[in-house]
Amino acid sequence: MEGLPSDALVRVAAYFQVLAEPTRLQILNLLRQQERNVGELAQLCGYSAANISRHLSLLTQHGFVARETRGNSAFYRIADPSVYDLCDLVCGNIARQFERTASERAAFVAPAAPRKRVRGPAAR
Amino acid sequence: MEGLPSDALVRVAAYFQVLAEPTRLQILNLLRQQERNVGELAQLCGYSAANISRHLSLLTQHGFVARETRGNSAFYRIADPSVYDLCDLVCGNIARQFERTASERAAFVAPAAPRKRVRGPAAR
DNA sequence: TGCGCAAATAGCTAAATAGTCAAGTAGAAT
DNA sequence: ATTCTACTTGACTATTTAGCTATTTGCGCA
Repeated sequence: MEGLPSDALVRVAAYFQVLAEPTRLQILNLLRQQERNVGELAQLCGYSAANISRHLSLLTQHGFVARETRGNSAFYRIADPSVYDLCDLVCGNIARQFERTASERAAFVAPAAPRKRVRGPAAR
Repeated sequence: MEGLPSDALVRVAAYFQVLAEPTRLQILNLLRQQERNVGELAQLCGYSAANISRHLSLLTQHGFVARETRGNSAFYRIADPSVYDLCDLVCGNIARQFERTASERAAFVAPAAPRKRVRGPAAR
């Protein structure tokens, strides 16, 4: 993505935006195991069906999930499993951030010689 | 990320949120080549320094970039290059979406027998 | 000590959006 | 045909946030 034109950046940003919402991530997580209809997802997420339906609409528009009506329900399933690779990558990055933060904190709370504090907990 | 607790989802969503903005993506793109100070980035992006400074603050908080003051300028550089892997993955997914859309479109505009249109361009 | 520049912050506005409830729509079943 | 059920969509509210200008902060330098 070296020299992308600016509307490509807009598109990439929009892609990330879809994933930037806990409820939608939860939906994707639930669909990892099996397809589900709207009512099930709503109950599992703890939100109204209307709300979940909107989220599913967005996820469908962007090609993350696929819709199939059966009986008088609408079932949704994952359309592009590579989204999980993406999430795993992000989880790895976040975990590394935690490690970094932890070691920085450690440098303050136990700097080789305990006793005698330097200034207080990092201010800021 | 199978059975994440809900606050982990919130954290992942926040991570994606940082990337869900064209200006921030542009900044990351510019920093791919070399470190830059705020004024340079502002000029290259075409926004006020105040605006870019805010974006940089957010990127720093989330560990995407690192800040170093030199002279009386603040220079920023990439702190975690793995964000580019992420973007490349996303670009790949978007490209595949395009291909899919293109072939669907093709099924409408040239269905074996040219001549005679069916209805107009896919209606929507 | 004060001047001048770069960056960061405060305060504001406009736009986007996650959630709600209510109304609309479409298939299933009686 | 009517009714029931599930889903979708309209209309609204509250919250967030990207952008701006103006102000403040912090550093280098005379």
